[in-house]
Amino acid sequence: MLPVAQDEVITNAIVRVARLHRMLAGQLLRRVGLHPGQELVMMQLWNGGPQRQADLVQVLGSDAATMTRTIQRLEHAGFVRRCPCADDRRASIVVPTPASLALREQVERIWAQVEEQTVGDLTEAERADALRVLHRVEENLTRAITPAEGSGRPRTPGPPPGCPGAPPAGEH
Amino acid sequence: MLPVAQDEVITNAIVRVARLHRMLAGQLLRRVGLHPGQELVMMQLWNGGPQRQADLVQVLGSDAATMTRTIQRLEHAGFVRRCPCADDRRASIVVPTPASLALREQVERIWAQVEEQTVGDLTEAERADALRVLHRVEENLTRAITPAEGSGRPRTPGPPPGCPGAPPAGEH
DNA sequence: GCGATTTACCTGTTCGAACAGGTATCCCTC
DNA sequence: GAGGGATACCTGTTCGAACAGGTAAATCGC
Repeated sequence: MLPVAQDEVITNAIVRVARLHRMLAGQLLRRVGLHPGQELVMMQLWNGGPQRQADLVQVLGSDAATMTRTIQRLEHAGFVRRCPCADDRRASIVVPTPASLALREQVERIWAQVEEQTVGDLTEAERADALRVLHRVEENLTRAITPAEGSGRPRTPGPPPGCPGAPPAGEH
Repeated sequence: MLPVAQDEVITNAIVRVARLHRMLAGQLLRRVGLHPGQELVMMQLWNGGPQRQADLVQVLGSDAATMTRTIQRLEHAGFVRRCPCADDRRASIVVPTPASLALREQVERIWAQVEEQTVGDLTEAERADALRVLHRVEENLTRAITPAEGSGRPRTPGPPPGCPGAPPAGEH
């Protein structure tokens, strides 16, 4: 009869929801030939235009090594192109190809679908509640991962991923 | 001025929270020599006792191939032992080693710590809210992934992961 | 201008996630 | 008891995530 919900802890719920969510997105993305994670890169490119790999790493909170290979695969798949940066010969600019524009529409539809399935039958109030709670948890976790402001090398500095979802995606 | 929160969608929040959560757990688990995912197997073994790989696959909602290699690595690390099943010569029973008992304490402390950091400054009511919302989303996602009850081969049938967290872990 | 440091990218490696395919074993039916 | 199918496990593969290390280039200090 503790005031605590007897079933479980938030940690478990997060793990399960994350799994299901990733699974759902992965299923849908596979149909258009993308692996989970690649769509985030493409959406960043579509929204932000051509940019350096280092920028993508920072915005997406990813790893330089992971980004290198992800870009290589997207390049091989024909969705991006790389051209040397004029200002900085170390850098290469990643450019979404015209061929990727067909993908964009599909990916945006998939993300809308994932959101719809996730929200499901939640009322507007419940949905706002969910967002509020998730943000609180996100803040908590961000603080936990950056314990002493530089002692733990958080890898994902302040702005966690960037994520797609393109707000209401009013422009298309 | 729509009634919708203008910042974003639930999908994005879930992705970020999941990342941070996994990152936090991964950081802590690395200190005791475990990779994310291995702790779930160990906790299932500690709680449920020796069991077959197939049982672990079902309870954890994992993959038989992934489980094979995870068990191999845990065996190599000295945390589990495998002995042939007497009843079924196809099966092998996975047994947590006595050496793994020292790990158990550490892993349970880590999970408690993750939960504490995740909950953070949420009040009890907010925490209950979070759980309720996460369960709703989980239900939505489960329904989305199992669209026609057998057409999509959901891979994770009904009971998603099992997750550790050992309620209050009253016995130790 | 020269050397040290930082930055940008690449490669190698380990590990989980997921899929395909293979083998041994069990079980049910004929 | 001899198929046929299901089950349990293993292996090979691709991919993202993360870490370590390595090269080239830009930048800063002198």
